[in-house]
Amino acid sequence: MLSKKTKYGLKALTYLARVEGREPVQIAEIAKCENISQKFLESILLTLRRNGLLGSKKGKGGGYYLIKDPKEIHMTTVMRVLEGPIAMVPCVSLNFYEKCDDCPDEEECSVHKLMLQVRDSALDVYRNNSLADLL
Amino acid sequence: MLSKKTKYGLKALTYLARVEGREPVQIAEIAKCENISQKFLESILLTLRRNGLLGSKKGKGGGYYLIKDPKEIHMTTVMRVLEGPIAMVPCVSLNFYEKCDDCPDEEECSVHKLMLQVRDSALDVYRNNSLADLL
DNA sequence: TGAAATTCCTACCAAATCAGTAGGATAATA
DNA sequence: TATTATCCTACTGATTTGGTAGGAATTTCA
Repeated sequence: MLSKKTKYGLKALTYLARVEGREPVQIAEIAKCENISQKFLESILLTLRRNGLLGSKKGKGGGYYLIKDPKEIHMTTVMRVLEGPIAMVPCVSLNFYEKCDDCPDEEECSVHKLMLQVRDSALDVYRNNSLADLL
Repeated sequence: MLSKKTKYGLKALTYLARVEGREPVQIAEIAKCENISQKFLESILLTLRRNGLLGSKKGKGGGYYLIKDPKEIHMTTVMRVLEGPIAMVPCVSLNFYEKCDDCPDEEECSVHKLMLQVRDSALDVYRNNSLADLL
């Protein structure tokens, strides 16, 4: 299952991408328009900013805004930041590889074989979609 | 993340597929060879049997066995039985569809758009892999 | 300068899910 | 009838999820 965090994060990014110019948009506005708990969204936007996907401005007229062109924001990045590893098992993860401690031989493992294909097909999708493609 | 349940279930199925003939294999043997907690595996094999993927025999010389040719056991089925829906959000699920209550228009939703592609690519992999393909 | 508006940050919390365990009932075999 | 195996229900501790609470820090504007 996709976490609410990722779902809401994606919706917020999309919302910001649709905004004219790069005017900061307040959390409250996004939360209201997308039916998201404001406090929860607050923490999500914070992690998006910390990971270089958003900029922010405090005080009156402040809010969050995209700091890159939507074409340059790839779903591989967004998914990794919000949802974590793309692979379903650590032993097929590119960025978070870890050996299974119960598995003597990766090459022989049926789970490994299957999940490698699943990872590749998911990566394919994420690599071929930028934020701009989802508008 | 793939659950341990699915991981162990897949390993057990693979183990049974490698066995000569269709002799019943005891839980204890599979658990030992695949480094799985026996009691946990017990419950997994039970659900595989209840869902028509395995047969069982009680008493001495009993155990679990495949009731179909590994070529006829598709990963779509196995994944749905063990892991649940293949889609990451209910609004793109074929077998467990549910509308998002926060989302006014599915066609406009970026999450929907992306997850539809992810589902299709995953389905593609699962449809193209039978148990036989993982040996 | 000070009030208002906004993000920033830490800590906490209830509910659900995960990964098992415990313990016995049931059935088949010898 | 003893043994061997699956069957079944219920429980449990740890982790994750989806938030909430409350205030600190910063910016703007009158």
